[in-house]
Amino acid sequence: MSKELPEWEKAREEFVVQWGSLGTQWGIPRTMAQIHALLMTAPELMCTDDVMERLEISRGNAHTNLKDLVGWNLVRIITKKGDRKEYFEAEKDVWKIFITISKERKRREIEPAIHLLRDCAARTKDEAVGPGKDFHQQMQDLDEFLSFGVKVADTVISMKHASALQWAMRLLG
Amino acid sequence: MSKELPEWEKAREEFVVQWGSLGTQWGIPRTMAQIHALLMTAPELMCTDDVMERLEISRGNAHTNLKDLVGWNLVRIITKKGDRKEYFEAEKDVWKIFITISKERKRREIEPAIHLLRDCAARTKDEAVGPGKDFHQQMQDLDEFLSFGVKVADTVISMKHASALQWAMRLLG
DNA sequence: TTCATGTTTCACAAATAACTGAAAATACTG
DNA sequence: CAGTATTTTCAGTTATTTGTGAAACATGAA
Repeated sequence: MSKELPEWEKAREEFVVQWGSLGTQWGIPRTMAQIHALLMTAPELMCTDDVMERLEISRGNAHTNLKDLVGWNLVRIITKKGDRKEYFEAEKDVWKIFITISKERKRREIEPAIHLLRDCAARTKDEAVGPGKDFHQQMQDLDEFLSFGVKVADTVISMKHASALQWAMRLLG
Repeated sequence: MSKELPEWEKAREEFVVQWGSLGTQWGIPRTMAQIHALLMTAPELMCTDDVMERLEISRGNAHTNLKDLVGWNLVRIITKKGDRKEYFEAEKDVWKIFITISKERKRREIEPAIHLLRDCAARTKDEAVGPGKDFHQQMQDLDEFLSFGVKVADTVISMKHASALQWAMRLLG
């Protein structure tokens, strides 16, 4: 019953599976990473049923994770005229993927951390000596570091791939 | 029975708890992040029992996560002479923390990914046309991007904080 | 060697996260 | 409007991760 896959499709299969487990190490749900891998290597648009079939997962699961990927701006929805199904397409340009992920992680993970640090720093700003002061200083140091990182990231994010490359080469050279 | 904590300790409490939940979003176990937060803001060395008491966790849990943090090189074990207990101390210098985490993530997360990509690229290197070729190209693009990222990271990792800062300022300026 | 102190391990329990399947909601078509 | 295709939601299940507590193991002092 199972069709014989061409060689590259076998490699793709491997890629999808493994990318999925790598994803979990990163804190990304396995299925989400798998779908992303699948779409990044898709020669054509895929619909929910294609994804379900390919990964042997339920409709609910496929749906949720596809929409999450759309929420991350890593996947877009495409509609064909005269066809009311939704099709999905992943961004394939590596630089764009990188920019997108950076933006999202900044928003979801770094900014809340900065908030927390500022709050803790503010609450202890009057500590003049000893452990209280050290704590305040530590919060401020962490805040400054992350805030500076955000600035750097914003600069990189706004760059074209070529400029970023050139800039990085200068660092390496 | 519970002692009244000084103001800065309340802020610290908040920091520990919140850093813990931020951690989970990153794929870091809550307790590990909490212990790290606790040690980063510890005025003095702490032993396993201190951590257990402070976070109200079991000995096994405290032990495992402390040792994991040591494995990440974010925490070191200190022994006092004439005292056979182990004490723990976290690196507090933000730049050093950053370097350490970068190194570890590179080793644990990026390098395995590069391996996979190379493997998939190698398996499809003879694909001359169509989807097979595109797949091969995609694997190579991803590999090149990550490999380049590793090079940049290695350079930054080997820099002193001051030089890195100066370099980044040039970018921003 | 025995006792006291501290560390490590691990089977089991609890908590959390992810997935399923089917029903409900939505949107188009004739 | 009724009929059909598709998307969305969600209560319940399953899988995975994390945490517990107690026993086993180590170490050194008396």
